[in-house]
Amino acid sequence: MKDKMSQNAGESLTQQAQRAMSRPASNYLEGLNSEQRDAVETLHGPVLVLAGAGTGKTRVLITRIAHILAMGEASSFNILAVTFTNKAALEMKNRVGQLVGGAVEGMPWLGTFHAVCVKILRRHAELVGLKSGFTILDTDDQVRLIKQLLKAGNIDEKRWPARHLASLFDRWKNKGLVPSKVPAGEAHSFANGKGGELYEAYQKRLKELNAVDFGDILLECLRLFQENNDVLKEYQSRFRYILVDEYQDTNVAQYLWLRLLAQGTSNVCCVGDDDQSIYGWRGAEVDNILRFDKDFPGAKVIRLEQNYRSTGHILATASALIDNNTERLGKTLHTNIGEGDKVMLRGCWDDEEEARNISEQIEQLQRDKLNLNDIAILVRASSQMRAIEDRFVTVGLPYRVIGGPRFYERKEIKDAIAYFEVIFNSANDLKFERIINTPKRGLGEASLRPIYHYARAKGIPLVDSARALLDTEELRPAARNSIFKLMDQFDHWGTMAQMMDHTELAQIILDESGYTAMWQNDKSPQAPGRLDNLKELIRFMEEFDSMAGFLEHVSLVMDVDTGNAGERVSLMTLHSAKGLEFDTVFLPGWEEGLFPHQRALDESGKAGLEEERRLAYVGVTRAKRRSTISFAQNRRTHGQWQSAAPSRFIDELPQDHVEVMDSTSYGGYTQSTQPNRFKARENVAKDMYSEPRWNKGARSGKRTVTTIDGQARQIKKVHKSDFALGERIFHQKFGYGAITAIEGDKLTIDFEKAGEKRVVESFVEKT
DNA sequence: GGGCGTTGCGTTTTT
DNA sequence: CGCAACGCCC
Repeated sequence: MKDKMSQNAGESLTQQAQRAMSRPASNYLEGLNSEQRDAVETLHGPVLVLAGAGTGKTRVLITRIAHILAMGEASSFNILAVTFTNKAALEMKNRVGQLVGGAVEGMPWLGTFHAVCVKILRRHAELVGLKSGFTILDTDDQVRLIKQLLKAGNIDEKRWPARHLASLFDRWKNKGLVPSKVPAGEAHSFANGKGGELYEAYQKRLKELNAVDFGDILLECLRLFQENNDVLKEYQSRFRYILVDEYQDTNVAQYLWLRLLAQGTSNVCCVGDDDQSIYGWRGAEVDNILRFDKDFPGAKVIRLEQNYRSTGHILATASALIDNNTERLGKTLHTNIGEGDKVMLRGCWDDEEEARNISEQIEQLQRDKLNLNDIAILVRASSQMRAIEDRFVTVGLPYRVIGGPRFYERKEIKDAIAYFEVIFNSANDLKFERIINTPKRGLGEASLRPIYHYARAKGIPLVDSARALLDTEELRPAARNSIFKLMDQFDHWGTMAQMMDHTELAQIILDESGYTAMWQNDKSPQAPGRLDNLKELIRFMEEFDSMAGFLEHVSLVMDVDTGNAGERVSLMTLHSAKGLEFDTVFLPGWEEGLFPHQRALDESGKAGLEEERRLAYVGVTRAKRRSTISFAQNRRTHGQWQSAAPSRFIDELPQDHVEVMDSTSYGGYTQSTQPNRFKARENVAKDMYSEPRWNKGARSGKRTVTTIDGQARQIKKVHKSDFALGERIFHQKFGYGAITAIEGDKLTIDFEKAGEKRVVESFVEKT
């Protein structure tokens, strides 16, 4: 995305900083506490800023940059500042810009690890066996390539799935291991000892395709530095100040990369929180942050412990929880916001009741005029979302799911981009394979075989091979005709590309290729959404000057900011909540097996448990003022009803800071229609909590008829419906259906796919 | 080559 | 139980 910030042309960031400094009102150090100030002002030597949740970590980072510039210590292009996500990088750019006066282009080396490494690699591509215009493969491309290798090696794809090998490669790359360095034992663990060979073959194939996968971006950049001392020296002297965000998330390759660069300057500042390390399962090494002072001798460790986010009880609860971890550096957070409300704890009969309780509590907050945007529900696993979503749909509570499949990961977006990519870079075989038969052109495996064969024999891209075979009888007449038409279209679009705007061209390609029509003819409930996404893609492309610029952006930035308007409750996993904050946070599903997740315990033992506990810590510390933890005794998983004990984390909660709630009433709000059958176990949580080991006290209440649904609390006022009985409608979640009953603004709909559901009118669209 | 039925699997996710 | 991926059959 282009930065559309206003800029003062011709003025360097440093000059702007100095100008900003000279204005007395804009003293950027104002308002920092003494530790933050220390972290900003200790410019020389290695610094580890242990920044607890909500202690102003990002502020320190950006102020430090401003300070370096203002002191005239270095120019903006001498500062390397790396983050993990594009979101974090963008936020830093914007905030540095604001603080210093607006120039974002002035920080050329502020970006994600990957963005920075790509930039470096493009300059020195030949040194690692690539050409500067190399393409970046996404996971699909990667798997497609590996499948080909497995087939070529006659390896049973059933027993040795390509995805598994892909993750193995990834793990090696995360550790900074090139094929020759992979320990023999590990290399042999796949396909009876073929793992190592396959890795080598895969890397070789990538070079032939002039491509890198995500792991390579770091690995090859690391190799570039290791094998070319002059290049390394150049960057060592360039980067006089190094800043790293979320250091607890770095993997081995990133650590090695940083350490090499840091040998040029000792001015390394890493910011992170060992208590928030929750990505161990994808290669992050908590150990990197735990042994920082050994890796960087003479390191100064600064603890930020003043929390500006949460009230006392919330912070005390989080602290007590995380205190059960042994592998941590240790911090004591404090707040001066006040004690606030206690953390609430509620035991529920099952996940439906849990969802119902959450929705009722939210409705009460709504009556108290709390904005829905300030409320979040954080779950351990997305399977928990179903019950909650169902409930919200029933009562008409607007919500948004954060995370899930990201924009660029959607099939239709990947397909569209593959078309553009093939037009602009015809040598991109993997993208060509993706769209050759999408939409269906009668070009299946059999038809394509000669094309592959010829391409491999001649060492040419698939497109060229296809074109060449048009002059022969190799292909079946139908296939030949089909390919002829497609190649003709490719030529046509290639010509158009010279003459028109890239967005216009994109539209034409999607229409003429039949791709748009494919989804228009698709009757699945997702199809209209996919067409919308394609429109959104075209709209988004307008922000770029050219197709080439757009494609480069897309390969690295896997997400796009979907401006979600309207007041909505946020629903997301604990993982995607890291870094966010909300006034009120619900934490459902604290049950043994789910949270901590059984699999984390089985696969990683104590380390796994501690990571789960950090996840709990992250969850609790998202709340500014109110937090409700809950657990259900029964939950439907894989279609089976299963009962579970409350999480051990609940035992670890500090009693003085937690208040046990009744399950079915909240804040004096008790529905008069509440059936009495619930009274019997209303105090489940309360009783258990007072028992010695209260998680042992899970009593086997008998299963009652479950639902008291929204019907009891229907809005009685007369409501004129815009819909008619029998009318066909579309619903975002359930797809198409026909209206079978209307009561006020509640509709009962017989969905084609999802069966009969009661939904609220505002969620339904006319077709 | 495409459609349909069967089988297997089921935590978290960024670049 | 629900979905996705694969394989078989038309």
